[in-house]
Parts: sequence; C-alpha cells; structure tokens
Amino acid sequence: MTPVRRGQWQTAADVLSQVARQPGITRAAVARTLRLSTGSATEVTARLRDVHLLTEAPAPSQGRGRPTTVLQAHPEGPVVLALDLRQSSWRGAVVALDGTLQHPQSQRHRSRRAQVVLKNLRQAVERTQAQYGDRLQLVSLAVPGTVRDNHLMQAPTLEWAELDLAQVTADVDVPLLAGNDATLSGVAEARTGAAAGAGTAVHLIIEVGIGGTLLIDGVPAQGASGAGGEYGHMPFGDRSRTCPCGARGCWDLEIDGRALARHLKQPTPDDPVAYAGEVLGRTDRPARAAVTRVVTALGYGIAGLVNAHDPDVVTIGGLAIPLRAAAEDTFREAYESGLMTFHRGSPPPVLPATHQLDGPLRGAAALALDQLTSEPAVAAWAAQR
Amino acid sequence: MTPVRRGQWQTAADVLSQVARQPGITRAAVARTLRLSTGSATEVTARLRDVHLLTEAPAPSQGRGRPTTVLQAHPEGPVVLALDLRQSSWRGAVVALDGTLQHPQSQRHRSRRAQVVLKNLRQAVERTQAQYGDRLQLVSLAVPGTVRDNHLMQAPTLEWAELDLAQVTADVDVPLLAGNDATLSGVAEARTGAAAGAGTAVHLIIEVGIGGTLLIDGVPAQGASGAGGEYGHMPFGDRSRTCPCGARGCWDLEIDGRALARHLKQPTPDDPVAYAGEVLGRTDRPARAAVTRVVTALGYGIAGLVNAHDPDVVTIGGLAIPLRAAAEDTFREAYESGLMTFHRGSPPPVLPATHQLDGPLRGAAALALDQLTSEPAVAAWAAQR
DNA sequence: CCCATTAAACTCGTCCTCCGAGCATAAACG
DNA sequence: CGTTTATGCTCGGAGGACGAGTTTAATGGG
Repeated sequence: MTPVRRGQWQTAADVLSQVARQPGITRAAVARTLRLSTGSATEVTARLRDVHLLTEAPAPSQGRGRPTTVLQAHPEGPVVLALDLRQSSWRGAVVALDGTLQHPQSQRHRSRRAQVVLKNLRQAVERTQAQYGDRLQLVSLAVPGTVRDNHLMQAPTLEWAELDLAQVTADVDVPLLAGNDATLSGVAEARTGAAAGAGTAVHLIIEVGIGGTLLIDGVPAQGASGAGGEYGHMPFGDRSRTCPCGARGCWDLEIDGRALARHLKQPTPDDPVAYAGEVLGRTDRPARAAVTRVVTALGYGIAGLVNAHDPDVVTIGGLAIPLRAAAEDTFREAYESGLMTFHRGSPPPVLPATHQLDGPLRGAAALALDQLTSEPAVAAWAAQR
Repeated sequence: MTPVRRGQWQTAADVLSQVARQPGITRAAVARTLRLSTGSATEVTARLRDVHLLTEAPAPSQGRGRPTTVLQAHPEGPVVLALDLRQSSWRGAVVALDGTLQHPQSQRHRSRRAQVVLKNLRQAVERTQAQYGDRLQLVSLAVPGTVRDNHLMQAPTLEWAELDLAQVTADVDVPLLAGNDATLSGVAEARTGAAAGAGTAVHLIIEVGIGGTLLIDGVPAQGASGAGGEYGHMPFGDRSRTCPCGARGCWDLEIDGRALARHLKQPTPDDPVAYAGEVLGRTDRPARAAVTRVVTALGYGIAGLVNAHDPDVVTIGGLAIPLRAAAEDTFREAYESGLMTFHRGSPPPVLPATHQLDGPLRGAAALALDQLTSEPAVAAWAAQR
C-alpha cells in the first residue's frame, strides 16, 4: 500500500461525511457547506467516482438554474454490516456510504445460549462477506450490555457471562466495532433524531434498568474502555439497597418495572418491561402512586444530569416515554425542582426519541460510517483501486 | 484579509500545537510524532519563522548525530493574557505560544465589589495591550463560579449577582474566553498534570462545594453554554436538604466544610475552607466521625462518576486531598464499594492534582493556546504578516 | 416560441504544500 | 582523525484546491 500523504484525501473525506450524515444531499449543497469552489467540487466528485466511492444521479430541479446532482453510494463501493443483538432476536442490515440500508434481516433466537446466538451472527457475517467480498469493510454490533474493548462485560437481560465478541468476525478479515445499544441509540438520536444538531445531548433509555450516553457533537463519550454511559449506576437512590451491579443506591433500582413491583409490594417480575406496561395501564390508586414515585425519581435524576452536563437537549426512549406521559405534571415538577436555578429559565427540553427500535442499528451504522469516511480510510480505499 | 485556503496551514498548526502542549520539544521530535519528512520539517519551521511564530535554539546534544533545535515562541509572536480570578485576589500572566509565562502578576482585592474587581482586571488587560500591542490575541479568564457564554451566572464564594464578563475586554479589541476555575484546573491536569495522556479523565476540586469536569482527550465537556461540570449539584445526597443552587439533595452539601460543621452541629462557617482545615487538624472523636462521613460521601460520589464515565483516571484537588488523606481506608472502601463489579478489578486511580494554585491559570492558558494554534488562527496570523 | 435570467458544472492556469532522494553537516565514538 | 549516526538542507515532482472565465441546463416573461 502506498504511504498516505498528509491530508491528501481530506476534502474527499469531508464530502463523504456529508453524504453519510445527510443521505440524499446534492453536490451543490455539499459545496456550499464545505465552502468549496465549483471547480473543486467537480474535481473531488470526479475523483470519488473514479475510485468507486460515489455516483451521481440527476437531482429534481429546484427552480431556475442548471440542475445539480444527488450524491449516492457507488454500487461497488464499501459497505458495513450493522447488527443489533436484542434479548430475544437479532437484526442486521448492510449499510452503504450514503446510509441506505440493504438486505435487512432479522431472526428470533432459537436458543438464548451465548454460543448459539453468536454462531448465528457469525454466519450472518459470513453470508455478507460471501455476497459483498472485500467491499465489506467493517462489522458494527449493538449489544444490550456493558461493552469494553469488544468484550461483553455484563448483560443483565441476556444473562450471559463475560464474553469476547470478536468471535463474531473470527471467520473473516474484517474489524469489529461493538457498542452498547443505549449508547448507539443515542448516536442515532444525535445524528438524525430528536437531538439532531445539538452540540451536547444526553440520551436515556429505560428497559430493564436505565442506559444512556453523553453525546458531544454526535460523538458518544465512551470512556476509557467503552463502558461509559452507565448512568443507571449513579447513586441517586436509596443507599440501603444493593444493586445487582455490585454498587449501592443505584438510580437503576428506582426507575423501571422492578421498582414499580417493589413499590406495589410484589416480587421482582420476570419481564420488568411487560410488567411496567401492565402497571401503566392500571388506574387504581396504588399503581398511580407507584408510577408517581418512579416518575419523580426519573425527573430528579435527569435534572442532576442536566446540572452536570448542561446539554442542549435530553432525549428519552423505551419505557421512559410512557412513564413520563403517565404523569407529566409530576415529571415536570421533579425535573424543574432538581435543576440549578439558572437552568430554570429555559430548561433543556426532554424529548421522546424518534428512532425507537431502529435506534441501535442506526447508531451502529453511523459510527461505522464515521470510520469509513475518515481521511485515512478513504485514502486506503482509494489506494487499493 | 486574503481568503484562507483549505488546509493551507494545517501542518504548521499541528507543529504549533505540539510546541504549545510540550514546551521545549525539539524539531526532530515534532517531525517524528507528526511523521513529517525532514524536508517538510525544514520547510514548515522556515515558514513559521518567517511569519514570527517560532524561533529555534540549539538543543543540548543527545548522543551521536547532528544536534537538533528546540522550538520556541518567537519574541514578536502572538501572546494571550491568562487571568485567574479568586475569592480574595487575582493573578495573571502573559503566555507565549510555547507556554512560557511572562510578567506574572497578582493582586489582592482592595474591595470585593464586582465593579471594583472587574475594573482592576480591565486595567490589567489594558496594560498588557499597551505593552504587547496587536501581539495580544486573546484574554482567557478563570472564574470561581458558573460561567455561561461569558456571563457569570452564580458565584457563591464571591457573592456576586449575574454579570457580563465581557466588560473585562471592553476597552480592547480582543476576544475573551471565560471559564470555570475547576474546569480549567482540570484542563491543566489533563494536559500536563496527573491526568496527562488520559483519554477520559474526571477532575474534581473541593473548596466551597465541589467543582469539576469531564475531560476527553484534554478537552473539557463544557456543555451547551459552558456550564457543564457542576457535579456538586447531582442528587447524591439527602433529598430533604435544599441547596443554595435551588435544587435538593446536592452532593455539594455533603462534602465540604459546611457539611463538617453540620455533622458537628455547629453553624455554617464563614470560611468553610479554613474551617475544614481546622477540623482536619483535630483528633477528637466527633471530628473524626464527621470527617469519616464526608469522606464516605466523597468516595461514593466519585464511584458514581466512574460508573457513568469510565475514566482512565480521576484527579482531585483542593480540600479533597487532605480529606482523603485523613481517612484513606474509609475512602477506598466507599470508592470501591460504589463501583460496578467489573470496575473493581482495576479501579481507575484517584490521584491528587499536581497543579495546585496554578491549575486554573495554566488551564486558561492551555485553552487559549488551543485557539491560537488552530489552523484558521495560524492562517489568519500568517496572512497579516 | 424565444431569449433573458439564473444556478451550477466544467476547464485550465497557478499556487502551495508535502514528499522523497540525494547531499551536507555536526556531534559522539573508538 | 576517520567512522558512525542523526539530523538538516536543497530541489524536482506530484497532487489538491482555488479562481476566473466559459459552458450548460433549467425557469419564466414577453
């Protein structure tokens, strides 16, 4: 491989980033945002066409003037495989440079045993490799658990032991990028969802416990080993209660179906999400009181995170949406009373996430495309052709 | 001003960043880290010399081979004025591109009234402007309070009302960069202190209450309006207690001299820092018990932040250092028992900050130099010469 | 229906930076 | 004092981005 010159493909990579972040963007629009002269735009797109990274299609004309073109992924360009592993199923899609999804696939787990599930994923990777050959550049995997350097450290819903996720790509010579599902759904919100355009965003999602992430310019704060964003294990709660994570007083214990069951003096439910849905449907006084307590804990905690991070916006997903909806006034009161005074004038909005089930897959795709559209990756791809 | 070409000064700016981040670095070392050929290094340094950004001095020889040169700030190059406003005094220094401090100055406040203090700062800026002329590019100000878009929102120790800090540079045509002192001391730690080299770091400093910041690659997470890092106002504490900030259950209320006084059933001290020092010197049982409670709250809170952010390292400053030292075992126990299990194998070290009083000034200088060594700023300076 | 208007693409000469190869230079070592 | 070693310097060449000038493809008014 020829050595990469400094910044040789910088502008080309910038153009590709635009295409990945705003599918369907036109050449003229890219040139405007990057402040490229029309000459440079012509040259850059020609070069990207030559190395099979982009194609152009006529854009619908917008009034007078010569019509511009829509920049699209080249039919022989690089792709990534995005995978979303969930408790009872997995989903996947091949994603091209312009963010278009191809070959969506999904499958329920026949067995929930780790080795069986991972084998299925490995086969999906192999099938993709067989179909796309060396166009497949990266596999990006969303997992419902704490991920650290491509190892799954703990996964309460899956009930798996610590695990090396790299085996998913063991059969092929393609790097793996594994991440927490809540983190990745946050990425999706920050790129194309409710937090689009926010410089600083906090994303939270309640399923069993609470997961989330801090996003700065659309990039998640993943921490030293990728385990950042475990907001559920901040001690916002009652210190006398021990959490399965090993710590005490975790926020996690106050805001999900397990908390509702405790308040209602019932045993911990097998499926806390379904249980929570059921309680939310009830109108009796004890249920309402339990919901109020949980929503209050949610509002206070979010306020604490807003104090700490000063985000432009907070996005919430999963159970947090119906929970808040079930007691909007309670939520608002808890949220605002937990804010520092100077935030109260215009508190950051707490918005429902727009990508629901698609979030982790979309986020995994987005982070993978970040890699593909980085200058070194573009230069390396171009050098191969 | 001539329009800036894309990436025209990119490598030059990279070289300057190296010089700013590692004062005393040699030309050969820069070339190695940036993977520049010797020819490029020659050309880049020559260009930087031409536009008065760098000079070279012979470096002490290190074994065989032709000796290299140390890259230094040019005597007619750009400078910034770093200011550190404290409760009873202020300090300042002029900082050149290579991080060297010139004309250190400090002055106790004669009056603590905001207008008087700000007038003194304004005069310091004017004096610097008179001496350095248009070499002065930026004023960077550390303030002990919450800063939002160059406005001071609340400053408990100064007891000032909301205030526009831009008046500090009102007399001169130089931009201001105001920031929280705890945030800036975190920057100093992450750049040249105990957290040097850490990808993700959490910095905390106790004086009156607790301040801090999350640092990613040495860049503080400042939030939407610069008010990020108010970790003292996360609800780690007793929800029945109201904080002067307006929220309830703030961690702030559990970890400083005011907390010690409360545990000892004494009135809130006028100078909580001095009071804490005094309690730390006592050996009687009630004092020890109060310290234990505070240190426990400190350890738990830090563990929560580690769970949330997964940092490489935590740095602590101010009162946190003697507090922990007064009850090391208590601290360790609280810290480790607050961590999620998978962190306990190798918990992130909690290290004392190495920049003590210098921290905010150094951090303010570092962020200012970041701006000066950015590509657009370098290109703009070069265009003027 | 034709021509003015408009926005965008294309062409080309020029500038600039970075690279690599070859050469020069200043120290230390034996 | 020559050899070794690390570094600096010179110069031709490559390649990207720019800007000015030109061309092209649409709209819309007369």
